Amino acid sequence: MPTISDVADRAGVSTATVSRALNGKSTVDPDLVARVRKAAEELGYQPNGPARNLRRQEAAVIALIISDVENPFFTAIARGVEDVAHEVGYSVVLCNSDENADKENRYIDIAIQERVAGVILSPTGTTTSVEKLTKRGTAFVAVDRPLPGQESDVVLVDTRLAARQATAHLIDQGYQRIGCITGPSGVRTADDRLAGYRDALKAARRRSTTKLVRRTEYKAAGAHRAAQDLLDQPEPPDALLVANSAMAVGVLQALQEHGIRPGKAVGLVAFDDAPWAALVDPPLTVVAQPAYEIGTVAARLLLARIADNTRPPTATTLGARLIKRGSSQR
Amino acid sequence: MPTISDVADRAGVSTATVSRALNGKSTVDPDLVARVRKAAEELGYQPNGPARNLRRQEAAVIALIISDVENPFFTAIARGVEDVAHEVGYSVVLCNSDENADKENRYIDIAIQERVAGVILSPTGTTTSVEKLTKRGTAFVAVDRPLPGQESDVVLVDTRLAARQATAHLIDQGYQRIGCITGPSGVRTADDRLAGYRDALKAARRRSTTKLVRRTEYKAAGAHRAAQDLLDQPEPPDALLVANSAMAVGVLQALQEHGIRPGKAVGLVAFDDAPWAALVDPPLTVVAQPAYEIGTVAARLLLARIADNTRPPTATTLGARLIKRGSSQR
DNA sequence: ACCTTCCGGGTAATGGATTACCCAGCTTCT
DNA sequence: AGAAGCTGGGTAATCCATTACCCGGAAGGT
Repeated sequence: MPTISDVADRAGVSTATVSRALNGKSTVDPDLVARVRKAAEELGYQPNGPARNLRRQEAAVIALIISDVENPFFTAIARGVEDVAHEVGYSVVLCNSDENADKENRYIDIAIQERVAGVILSPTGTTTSVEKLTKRGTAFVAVDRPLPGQESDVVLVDTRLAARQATAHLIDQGYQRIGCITGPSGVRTADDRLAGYRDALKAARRRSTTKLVRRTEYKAAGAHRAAQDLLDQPEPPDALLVANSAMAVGVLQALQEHGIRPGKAVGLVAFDDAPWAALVDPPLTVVAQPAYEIGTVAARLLLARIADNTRPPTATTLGARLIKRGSSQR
Repeated sequence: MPTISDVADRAGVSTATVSRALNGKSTVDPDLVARVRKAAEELGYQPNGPARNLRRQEAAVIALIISDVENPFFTAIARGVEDVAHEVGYSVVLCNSDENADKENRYIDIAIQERVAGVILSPTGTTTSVEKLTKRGTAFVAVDRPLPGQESDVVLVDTRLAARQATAHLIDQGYQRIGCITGPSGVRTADDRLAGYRDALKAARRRSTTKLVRRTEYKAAGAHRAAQDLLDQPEPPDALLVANSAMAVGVLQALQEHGIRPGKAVGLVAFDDAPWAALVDPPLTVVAQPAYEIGTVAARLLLARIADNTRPPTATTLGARLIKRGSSQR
């Protein structure tokens, strides 16, 4: 594996000149630049990243720690981050914390060890892990969920309001016993969606009862069990607010198994406008979150913070959009 | 940011001992290990990754370059790779090449520069980019698609056979004018699925015509246009083989817009058992590929090659499974 | 013509962890 | 008791790119 000195020898210059020529930081005679380029090319020289990062004390890399690679919401965020990062020459590495605080912690340790320029993460809940980042002065931005008690840059969706509007829509449509299947307690989006659901019931002077609420992990399997459970009750719900698209899959399955067609019998609104949402029968009413935009905004915030870590933390809240389709029409 | 010497000072030992104590490579007095651990803990010491990797000439990291983060097939592979890698203490960084040879190239350069231990990739087609890996002696494994003319470890699905079986199933069901919407020419899986489709037609002594075949990028939008186009022909197809789940979305949309319910009028089989496939109406017949397993197998192959780069290349071909549902029943 | 300034480019220090090499001290064997 | 062997741990070399510092020569000023 050729090193910078090999290039220097071949070009007949010093290593300093090679470095300067290749990085273009300082002015170097165009002839020399050409010679260096040629030598590097011929040797197939690739700079040694660790050596460079060691010296520079920072790598042009952003770590993106998301809680579920299989969730289209998070992969859309990833696209947004990537697009912005690439524009300015940063690379993005994607880490999957799997909604697991240990894994998240592990990836944060790795990010610190590798001296990445910054971290974007959807925190699993515990605030402890990011304290390390704060202590080291590593720039970071939280997405989708805030960090309890932490002053940090954060990009959120007004998910409580969105849940409220979605529930209000179900009320408008005449559904009476509206239930809610949301994520685990402690996960902020799950709590907020539940809170928004309750806000709407309260505003409509409806009693809310825990009998119609289920909490489970943000996955199809959990939601499937929860929906089964709700539907098997003596007084089953006639509508459901479902907190993400993976859960919607589980709920739709359960309805299918009960021979219930969404819409008339059981109204349905789910979070996240999955690509297939309009294809099921009837088409699924959804709360579309601006995932890609979350990614771009977060990346820009992070870059700003990398440039200046003293700037005051910014909280950006983006709106969600209710897309009314057949599954919530009586 | 504390360094190893800070830890050494605090524990009253040399840096060599700290390194040995923390990495457990050589025997160190248990008392000293405890003292070192304590000192490291108190200082919040995190080893400097670049320095370590520089010295070790390799990072315990696997780069996984996939062609589409938003495709569940690839994210499932990612899970498989991750699970195996984590067991043995490797980290996985996910890179999204977006079916774009330039991006793939760029990520390969980065992987080389960062001296990752190995690379798993779904090649976009051009063989040139991986030559660099071969030249450097960086271990790598191709997944989903082979590398033309390259002897390398590779994990594939027998997608040609699967396409043939899927098409044969459509023939069995009595469909007459079976069409095919597949990926771009040059992408091996796309070519293979088309070849399998033709194999089946030939075996059934049907004439195959290019009028019923469309090629487009592996995305919903392209497939949507392709399906529109096919359906608007004077003699439209009465069945379609669709080469992945994103494309299936586009095709289902087009059918919806034409007011055609899949199944009776137009039989449908798509590759990839997406979570929603059973939820559309009628449920979608699919070719389920063992994506997670591809990931685990690829990771194990890569680890074996990292350990011994002289071992002969292995090609693993996994089978796919046709799941018959309503969309292919007359 | 001489002095100052500027600029391109070389020399060598630097970043931090790992590890080859060496040494001190203890065990064990003759 | 002396030699040989072993073991735990310290010293310093090493990995490689970047960059502070310095120097020689050219340009410009008086």
